[in-house]
Amino acid sequence: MARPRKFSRDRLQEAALAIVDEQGASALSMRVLAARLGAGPMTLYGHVASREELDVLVVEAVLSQASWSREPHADWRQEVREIALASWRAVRAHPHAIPLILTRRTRSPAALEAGEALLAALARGGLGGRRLLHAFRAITAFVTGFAQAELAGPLAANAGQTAAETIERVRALGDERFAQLVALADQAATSDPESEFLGGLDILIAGMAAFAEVDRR
Amino acid sequence: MARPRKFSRDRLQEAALAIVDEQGASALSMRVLAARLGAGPMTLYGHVASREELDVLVVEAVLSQASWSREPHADWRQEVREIALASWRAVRAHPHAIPLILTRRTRSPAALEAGEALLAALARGGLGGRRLLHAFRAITAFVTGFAQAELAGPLAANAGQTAAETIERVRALGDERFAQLVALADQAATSDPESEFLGGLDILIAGMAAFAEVDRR
DNA sequence: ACCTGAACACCGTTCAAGT
DNA sequence: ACCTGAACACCGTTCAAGT
Repeated sequence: MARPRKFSRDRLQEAALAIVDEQGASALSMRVLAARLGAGPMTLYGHVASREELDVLVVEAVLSQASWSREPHADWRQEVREIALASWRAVRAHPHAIPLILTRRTRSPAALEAGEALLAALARGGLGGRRLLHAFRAITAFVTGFAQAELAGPLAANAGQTAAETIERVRALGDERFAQLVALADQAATSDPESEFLGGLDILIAGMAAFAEVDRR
Repeated sequence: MARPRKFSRDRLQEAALAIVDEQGASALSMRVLAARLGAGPMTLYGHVASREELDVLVVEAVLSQASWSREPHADWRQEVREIALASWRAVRAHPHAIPLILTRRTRSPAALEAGEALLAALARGGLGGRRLLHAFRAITAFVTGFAQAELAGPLAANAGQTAAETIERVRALGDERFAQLVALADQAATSDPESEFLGGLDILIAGMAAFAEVDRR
């Protein structure tokens, strides 16, 4: 880790994300990135301490792209929806980066800002103490878990297709044992990721609102 | 992929999981696994088509260890809790395998069984159609996302410690901007993962119960 | 039929040398 | 002070040969 010259750290970060977007997470290597920047492999160690840091930079780049209206909304529910949706959309915009995001704990400023805003909205909804902790953990887990479900294919524009395949696989295992899953696959065939995300989120919000009311008494 | 002899596929799967448990996910390689089985690296291709399949076997091994009481429970809420908790506990029992679990979509029999049981419980709770789809996706996302949060350290027996570190890091960024996060870290310092898991799950269940009632009318 | 060593094209990183 | 090629110890997999 010395002082750089040939290219900036930002340029390195940008190039790393570009490689992941274009060729997938496994295509990112010190040698490939260096070549893209027109440098020898060892030059990267002027900006970065190890290979691992490349992945961290990519994750930061993706999460920093989450954007939502910063001013407090009249309805705390709507604000929670907007913040969660903004994070999820940022992740979905870079499907090849999802494995990297999932395998790291992020403490980047962008992630902290989203957390702080989410907590503020929940607090205005009447949650506090243990309940606030549980609500916060539940929403962040939900967003992360939904991103994980995206792993199969990059952005299933053909949600019907994918669901159809799932139906087939499940049917092959015998209708009897997995009857519920087969029925669910039919339901999913006419659905789409974003409405499922919002539908699931509304279940969480309804639960939080119910507890907030109980706690208030 | 030919017909095996020297050792069974089960033995290979067992050894792969052992390496991951003992030395971490990145220690698993064709060469290391083969050595552990007392064979040349190429011998593994008799049981497995590629390196990737090793990871799949490890994930299957972990998820197949989820166990819950199979007979339908009187209270559907309690049944949902038991199934979700069983999956989460199986994952937590193998912290080094978590990155592998997160970066793959699993369709192993064990995972399908858990899904089917979960759906059956939710259906008995009065959920159907779109609402059932959203509830199912929400719970599975929640469980996955909670497993992701475990990535930091293997099973934080020292939950207080970890939380204290987080407080420090957040404080270093300035109390003003991240006041809510600092307060949350204090709250988390006296909490533990399992009660947070159950607390978050209860928010989801409360939301589902509320919607089930609305839908019934 | 089953197993495997040598070889190939990669990888991250150390080290010593170039400017 | 900054950059980098050669070298080392790895990796997954092809291929041809061993029994």
